[in-house]
Amino acid sequence: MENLLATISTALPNLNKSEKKVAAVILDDPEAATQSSIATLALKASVSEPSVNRFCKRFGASGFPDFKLQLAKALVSGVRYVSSAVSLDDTTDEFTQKIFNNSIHALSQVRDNISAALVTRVVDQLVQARRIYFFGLGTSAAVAADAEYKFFRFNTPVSSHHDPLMQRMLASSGGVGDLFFCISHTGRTKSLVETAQLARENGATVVGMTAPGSPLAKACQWSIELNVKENTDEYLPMASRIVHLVVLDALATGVTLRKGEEFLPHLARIKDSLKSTRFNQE
Amino acid sequence: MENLLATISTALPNLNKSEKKVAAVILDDPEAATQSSIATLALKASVSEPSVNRFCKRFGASGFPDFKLQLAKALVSGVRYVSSAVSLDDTTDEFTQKIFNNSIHALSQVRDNISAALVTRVVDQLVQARRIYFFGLGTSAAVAADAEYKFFRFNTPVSSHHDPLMQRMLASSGGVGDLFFCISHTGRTKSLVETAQLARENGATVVGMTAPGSPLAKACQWSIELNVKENTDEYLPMASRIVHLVVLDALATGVTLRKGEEFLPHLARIKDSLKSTRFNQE
DNA sequence: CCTAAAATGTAACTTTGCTACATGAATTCA
DNA sequence: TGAATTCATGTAGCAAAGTTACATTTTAGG
Repeated sequence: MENLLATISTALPNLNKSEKKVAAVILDDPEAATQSSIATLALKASVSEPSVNRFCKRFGASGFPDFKLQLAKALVSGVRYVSSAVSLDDTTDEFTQKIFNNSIHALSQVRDNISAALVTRVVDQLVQARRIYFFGLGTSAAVAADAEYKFFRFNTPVSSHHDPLMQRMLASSGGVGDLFFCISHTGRTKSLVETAQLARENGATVVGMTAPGSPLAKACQWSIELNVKENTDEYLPMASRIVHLVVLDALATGVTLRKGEEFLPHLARIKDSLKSTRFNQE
Repeated sequence: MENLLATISTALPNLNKSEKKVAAVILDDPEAATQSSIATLALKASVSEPSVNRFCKRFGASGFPDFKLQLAKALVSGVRYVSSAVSLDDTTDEFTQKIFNNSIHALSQVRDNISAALVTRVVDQLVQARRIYFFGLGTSAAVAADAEYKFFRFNTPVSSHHDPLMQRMLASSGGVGDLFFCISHTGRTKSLVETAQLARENGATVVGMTAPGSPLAKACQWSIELNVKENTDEYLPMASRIVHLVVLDALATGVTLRKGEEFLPHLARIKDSLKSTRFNQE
């Protein structure tokens, strides 16, 4: 279910004359619309009340009050995401808000679409693996490094690599029981795709986190396919990296929970080991 | 303005008998409440309609419909964040949602509280710097590495370091024109605090991204102080790392915008340079 | 136990939104 | 081109929802 305001904007050209008027008034000031009565809104749009009512029903509401409710919801989750592309004449506050909104929006999208069943299955693989390798290049190298950091706390040997040659060597020497976790936003990085294929030919488990339908996704046994829209061409892929990190958080959490309660003291011990490196809390 | 549901929960003990009944019904199923009429709700709570009305006004609404509107909004932004701590008996779907919500929530908090003025000032420093170092340890090392990746695209020399000795050496050899960007969630890592002090004594610019009022924050000239609540003791600091990354995104964007339009082709060129490493888009 | 204030309910009234129907515009086909 | 049909829009009345003023009940203090 997309954002109501966006839906209205999209449908705008296909609307009747009076419906267009209503849409215009609502899009102009949605906040005000949520607080108007149907009579007020009809007056503002110079249409009759039933026209407004019909408009509401057209967009899936049961009536005007229900429509206002949906609109209010859309305003909270949605209005901030409108026109999120950073432009050169943005003020600091504007672009900062946009950057945050992009990430928040991307996370919401993935949260609402990620398959729990797939997460469970990948967690299964991670738990069963004898050894885990995280592979990524470019920005995804940092994600892979982060994953290593997260997973080393379990007893399974884990490492991350961002050197294509190293990746290839490891993939060719791997086999059953090894898990190769390949991270790529585009899923089109040649060397990584080839590495994934290589690992799979050797009988290793290959998991990908990448774009839907991409060559990398096809090369993997399990692939977490994320459709993150980057609305910035000039700058770096930012949203996808954040999403990757959070998905890995979810996977690490899944593994932790699978290991069960008796594993928690182990984690606490690791945490305690850092104490002496810190200033005390006052 | 806090979340309406939280406000009601908090006020619960101070309410009248009938108001308590109303509150109970609403808290029990807020979603249903947004769709009920005042009569239905009054019936469910076994109170009279005006009691419900009074309840609404008590919580700042102009009347029942307005209250429903606010409730609907609160549901979007709020209800998902309730009880976000992962527990051992969570299903995959539950903990996945929670993990995402934690990050989303943390980002929203920071988005609403970050000072644009401070961002501007830090961007100023980054633009002016002759050389930039990103320092982090542990999880923050990955953040620092990511920052290096983002900032190397500008013409300023930049590097990231996660070795405390290396950090110390660089800090002691740095001076005016060098910018040391220190990242630490807790702000209590001894070696990093000392490194920051050292760099500052030598006349370098020292920027921190850390917890408010922490030793590191005090040691830095400029500090981006982020109060991210980690609601997980056993697992890793996740939310803060995500927030750090997004703040760095914002800073990098700020630098890009400051460099202005003539800088965009440069970024495009970097992007193009990756083309040959990829499979073509079909 | 009585009084005053607070809390709650009752009933009348106002506003709101909806439905059925009528009118007007537009489109199609002879 | 003009009649017929369909679609779009408005009018009016009605039903429901919400609000206000007031009455009754409950509670607390003396």
